[in-house]
Amino acid sequence: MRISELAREAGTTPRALRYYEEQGLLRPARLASGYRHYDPQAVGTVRHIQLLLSAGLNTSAIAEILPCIPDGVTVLAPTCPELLDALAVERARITTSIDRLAAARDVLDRLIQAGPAAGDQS
DNA sequence: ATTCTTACA
DNA sequence: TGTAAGGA
Repeated sequence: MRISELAREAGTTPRALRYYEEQGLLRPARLASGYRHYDPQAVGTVRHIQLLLSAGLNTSAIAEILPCIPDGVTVLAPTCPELLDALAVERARITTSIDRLAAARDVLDRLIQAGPAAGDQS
């Protein structure tokens, strides 16, 4: 598929996809026309990239992790042992981030006069 | 119509 | 990241 189709299916923009490529996150093939060509598995890859980016990982960290994620798998099973250390660091940072968000939510809860900070998924 | 690269009021 | 320019 070409860039616009991948963008649509993965919920992003061609601009972002070119940026990911520039950062070494994607290696699309090139058509004779010069247009980028992505295989269907790229949809899953892009979703992983977005998930990781939203979690605060930088592109270089994602570039290391990505090749450790098997095709089309939703749940990550095997990880590259050499990266466990770096992954633990990212995990800790995410935990810190979650705590920060929870603190912000508490402030809002008190402002909204809402009670339990635990039962609000609706 | 689409995509490509480069660049920035 | 958006967007414009200038080509293919």
